Amino acid sequence: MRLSRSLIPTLKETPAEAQIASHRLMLRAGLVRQTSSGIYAWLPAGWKVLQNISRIVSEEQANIGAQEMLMPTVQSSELWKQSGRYDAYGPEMLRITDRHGRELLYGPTNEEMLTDLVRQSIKSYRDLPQCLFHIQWKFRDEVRPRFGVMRGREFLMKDAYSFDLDYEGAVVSYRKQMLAYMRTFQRLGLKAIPMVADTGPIGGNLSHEFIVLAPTGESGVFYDAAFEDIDWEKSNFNAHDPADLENFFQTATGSYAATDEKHDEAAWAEVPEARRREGRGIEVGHIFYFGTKYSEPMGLKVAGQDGGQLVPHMGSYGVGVSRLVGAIIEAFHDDAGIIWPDSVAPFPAVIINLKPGDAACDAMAEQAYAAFKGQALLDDRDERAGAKFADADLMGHPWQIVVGPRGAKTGVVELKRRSTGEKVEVSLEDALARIG
RNA sequence: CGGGACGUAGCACAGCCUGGUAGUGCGCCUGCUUCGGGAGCAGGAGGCCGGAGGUUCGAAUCCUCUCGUCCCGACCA
Repeated sequence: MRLSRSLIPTLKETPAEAQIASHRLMLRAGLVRQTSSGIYAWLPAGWKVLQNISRIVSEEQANIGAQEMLMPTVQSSELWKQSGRYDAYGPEMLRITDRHGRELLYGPTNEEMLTDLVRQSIKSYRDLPQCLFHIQWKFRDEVRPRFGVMRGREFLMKDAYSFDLDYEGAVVSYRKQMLAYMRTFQRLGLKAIPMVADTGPIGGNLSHEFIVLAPTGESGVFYDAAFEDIDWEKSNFNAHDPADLENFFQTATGSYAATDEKHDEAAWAEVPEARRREGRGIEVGHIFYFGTKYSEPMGLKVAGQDGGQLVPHMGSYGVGVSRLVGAIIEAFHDDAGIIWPDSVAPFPAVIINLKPGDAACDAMAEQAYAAFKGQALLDDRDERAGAKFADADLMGHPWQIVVGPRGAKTGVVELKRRSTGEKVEVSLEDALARIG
């Protein structure tokens, strides 16, 4: 994209409503604009980030065999009455009435809908297990939206649902999702720790929250430093090998980790003092096993091997995709602005033409821009150098390729790595090669 | 849902107490100078002061209602 032709409205000053770093920076970097309390429009650069995150989430879901689909945002109240949640969900559910007086709702989640879709088509144990997911906008009428996109009312969520024959199968599905989550957060550049969460009436230990460490996080966290030593990139767990999956689960949940609500002083005292870590964190994912909570009341049954009827065991698995944008910025920013991890950056690089109109600069900048096949951002604005540098740092592009009149003559650009601040003068070819 | 604030130009704010017809900085437009870390000078555009009633000769300012937004707390991806 050419910045001169783009709607990426950066701000020098911080809008008054933004209290935390990510909210401030998302507004200042021109990623989003608020349209109502807790509801945001995603401007071009912000939308690219959201898509990049979605793609990674989606790929890791596919890696464990989950199938992507898309369910509607608007749902009928009928199914929710079957599950008993139409009343139970309360005022957080946005209820709508259509012109015929039918009760509709803007979906806060999709257990009922998918259970219905599955019961229509799945009749035999041979068809299980199944795991399906979609990435779709949700609406929860939060009492108090805040922190920008981190606690919005409308938000983008990946929600997956597993259907297994029995508890043992459901546990396997659960662990696969956990593995997919660890890989997903890893690829996003985040250090996310699974922490035991409340399971509600179902009991057991099959609910985990995934907490990203960030100093501005909402919950306090306590964890054993042993977790930090796990090299997820090298540990190549195979989701489809039972022993591997078991090994993974023990690795991921084997050491102490809890949010302040579930913190257990007795267990904490057993962690060697040198390994105790305290901090703050943001919940970016939550996974549940809930047995037959929906399959039972909604009448999802399959024929078993012996001809009898079985009620499938289910689980659901959520990732707050739009919240992740905020969480990533909370984890990666400095005084000058955002520092995007390469995997989610809206543009892999910005090419800063310091002197638009100068033949040599224009030629070199265009050459660099062409090398990215339109994926990079070209700052071709007629602005002063300082403004361009400041905006580039603010927007957080992983790489800055600076084309100036000095270097344009000798075929040299300045290549800056946003994360380290390191600058080198190299040929354009070298710069492109380093960016890869 | 309890508690507390605030709505004045694209952004940040002053003016309100003590009514007299709207201002500052940044941003935006034009010109000249400048030009590798948010330039200087000169000129200019942009606001029915959130909305509706009321009081008054006169309301951004006082009163009532209303809509919107934010903050603290309890709840959630």
